[in-house]
Amino acid sequence: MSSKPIDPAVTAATGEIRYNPAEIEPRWQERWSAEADLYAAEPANSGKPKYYVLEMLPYPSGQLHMGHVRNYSIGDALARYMWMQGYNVLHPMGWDAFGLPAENAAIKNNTPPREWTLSNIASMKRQMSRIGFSYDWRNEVTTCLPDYYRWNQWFFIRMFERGLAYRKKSKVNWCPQCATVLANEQVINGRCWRHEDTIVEQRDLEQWFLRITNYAQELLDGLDKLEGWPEKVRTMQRNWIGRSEGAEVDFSVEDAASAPEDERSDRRRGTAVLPAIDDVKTTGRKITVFTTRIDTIFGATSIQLAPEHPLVKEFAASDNRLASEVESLLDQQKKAREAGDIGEIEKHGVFTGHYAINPFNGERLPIWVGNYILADYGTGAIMSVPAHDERDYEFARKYDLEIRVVILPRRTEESENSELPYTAEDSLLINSGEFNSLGNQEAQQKMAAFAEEKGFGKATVTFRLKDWGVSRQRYWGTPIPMLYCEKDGIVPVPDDQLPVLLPDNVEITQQGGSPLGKLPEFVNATCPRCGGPARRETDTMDTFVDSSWYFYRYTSAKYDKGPFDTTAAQYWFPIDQYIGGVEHAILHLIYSRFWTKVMRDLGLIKNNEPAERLFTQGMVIKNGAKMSKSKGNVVSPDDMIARYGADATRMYSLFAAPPDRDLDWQEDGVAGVSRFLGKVYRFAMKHAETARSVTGTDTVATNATSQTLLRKLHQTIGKISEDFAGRWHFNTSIAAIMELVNTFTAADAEISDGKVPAATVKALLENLVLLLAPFAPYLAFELWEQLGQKQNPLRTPWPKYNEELAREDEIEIPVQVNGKLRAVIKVAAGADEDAIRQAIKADPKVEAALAGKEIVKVIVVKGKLVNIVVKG
RNA sequence: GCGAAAGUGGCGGAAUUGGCAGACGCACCAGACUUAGGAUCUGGCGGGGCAACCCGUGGGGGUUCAAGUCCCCCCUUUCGCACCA
Repeated sequence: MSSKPIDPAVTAATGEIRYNPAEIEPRWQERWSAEADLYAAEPANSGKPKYYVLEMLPYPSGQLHMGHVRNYSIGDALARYMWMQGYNVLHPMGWDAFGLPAENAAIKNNTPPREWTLSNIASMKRQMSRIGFSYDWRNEVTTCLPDYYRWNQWFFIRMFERGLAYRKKSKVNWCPQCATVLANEQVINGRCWRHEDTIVEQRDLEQWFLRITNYAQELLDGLDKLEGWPEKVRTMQRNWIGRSEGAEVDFSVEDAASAPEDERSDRRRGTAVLPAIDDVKTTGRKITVFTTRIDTIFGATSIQLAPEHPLVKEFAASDNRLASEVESLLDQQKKAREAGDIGEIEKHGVFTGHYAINPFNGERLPIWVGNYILADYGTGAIMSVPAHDERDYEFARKYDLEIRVVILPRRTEESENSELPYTAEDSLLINSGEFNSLGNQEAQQKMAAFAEEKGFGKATVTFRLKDWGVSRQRYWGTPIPMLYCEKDGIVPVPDDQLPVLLPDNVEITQQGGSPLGKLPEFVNATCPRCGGPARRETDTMDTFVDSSWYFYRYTSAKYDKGPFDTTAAQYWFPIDQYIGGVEHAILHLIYSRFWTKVMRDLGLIKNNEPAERLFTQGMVIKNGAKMSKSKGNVVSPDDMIARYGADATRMYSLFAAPPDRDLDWQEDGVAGVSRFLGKVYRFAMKHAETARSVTGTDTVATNATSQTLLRKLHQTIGKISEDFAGRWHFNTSIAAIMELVNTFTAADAEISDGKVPAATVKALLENLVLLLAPFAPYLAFELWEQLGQKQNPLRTPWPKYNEELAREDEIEIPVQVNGKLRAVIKVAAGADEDAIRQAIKADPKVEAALAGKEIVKVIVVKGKLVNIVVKG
């Protein structure tokens, strides 16, 4: 930053000053690129307080879209502001570079995924530089490169060693479009998160899982302490984790042969609860049900099994009619799930012909199969209590099952209103043997304890959260570093053989399973234990693994002795401010929290949570819809920059709406911001010479004009500082700068006439430029230099708010009569009530409004308003 | 169905604690400079009267000297959850 000010914007012929971002911005971009350390974070021992501001890293599609521009403009403004506040700021950027689009592009264009991805990264990086984001590129992270993904593998092995990564065969979500498995978190209403129109199928496959459920309770508890996170995100995560407290109770299954003959009719219909018989024989099999309402167990009148419950298969094996009915129940359930309205499914069921024994009272309950019972929640089996559960009630009414009341409202006057099903928590037990007249809370505890004591049940907690399935039958991802040896079984690749490199010469198709499986030289390996032949795992990892810890790598991206330098990470963490879209509220943000806890338990870090504060910005929409190719309403950042400049584009993205709300893109608005920047530029350039003519600044108001200008300046400084510290309503920050500039230009003639001292002009201009620096960096750097400054404006302290200078000495007070505005009077700023009353009396408008009326009351709100209450 | 957020001019949006509704910007209108410039400057811009005044923040009611803001009921939109036992 040392070349002398040039002034190409003043045309020699006319003397007209013209704002030309197309000239200014590329010139500065070049200078910034040449200064590698311009935005570099300082080491831990710099003595400054640290501030880690992070924006969610993009997938390198090749094109930055407006959502990115908005996200990064928010983070960039914050980073710049914090620099000026004297913080040591870490503001990094990277690339979430593995993933399916690269494979699709490879098939379409016959380009290797690696090449396609790296060239996309290069062009997006160019775009980011063109917009002028203040990233510390020394710590760039690209997840598809071996120096990054080897640590995915390293983490995977650490998790395997601790039992946190395991392999099992299970029902998994399969997206036929992606031709791979999806995690539960990637299935939205039965559809793929990437392909809204594609229904996810269920397949039985051997898969690797990460035991996120080990941390379910901690992930839930931690949410209470994440006060810097939006309540909405915390609620979504709470729902996703879905903790519910209850009990498991074992019902033993009665031996079919032991039922007396005379029960045949009931048996066929399955509608009767039968009394205990002394010599009932049970088969030794049992059905474990999960219930949150063990207090209502005496009201159970049937057992309901999920169609996929193992016992159902057993029953159906010898009963063709049952088998076919179960088949159709399962089908209904699947269809409802795929349609995304499992909640609206019409309940159907079938009696199995078998009975189970209620361990609390020995009653024999018919065992049914219900299409509304889910195999993958709880135990896949419930006790049905029609009197006290809406779903069971509906089912029982339909199939004419017994409805038995076992709880009543605590207060008798409510009894009449307690229509069935009665589900209130605050109730008393009846018809429940020795537990009668207990309050239901107390009953839940006692009954669970009783079950445990007798060995047929226990209090338990169930989570909706399932383990994270991370295997993907795709090519472009981190190879899972595992070997299968006939002798030694599953063996991890030894650390000193990492990384397991992703081979380049792979033929990519969307069929036939993992592409890596077709490469014998990849698959065939040697077992590190026995030296015999071993088969290499050919699945790759879910790309959400990559993004679960990338922000730690930013603290030391070139480190090669571990995933990151723990000293650096411990200095920078937790992230002070994370910024991104709310669409990652569950997926990325829950995985990241999980990964952080695992890393803590590995002793790598000390923080329990990755980010102290989270901000979720709104979407960029146009004509009422999210920008998308299919809607044809995409606005390209490149176009905007070409037309109006990067400063105008990013500043508009902050000005058009508060950052947390959706933003409606209107190109005329960008033009408006560009005009405003032009106004700033012309004004500053016009008076730059005056500013350069003096060395020091002067902020003493020597006359009314200087006072007015300095006052407005300090009011603006106060307002913007508050916005950064608080609500982040940068739209009003920018509006305040516009007001400030309007005040300045209104005094243009007086400034030109020398009525404002040069040192004051200098102070006004310099402060204006500094206020603009977080929002319009190109213009700020340009003008800063034009004003004769040499140092980096970002290392210049943020303007200091001066309350004295900001204070108005005369204020306007609205005067209402009966709540209606009748006059506005001017009084001295500190005026007391008497002075205000005097001023009101003297005002002719007030007098007119009061004529002939009797004054009932006068309310004086000091410094704000006066209301005179009259009658007549 | 449950939960959350939102509803203010032609448009994007201001009004942080109840205190002048519409800051700032866009669009539009008029004028100035000039004249082919998508430039700049000045003024106007919620509705009705075109004056004094009246009406106006999704609708209806209430509290208050005073309500966009607080309370009750209702409507609409967006988002999240939804047989989770």
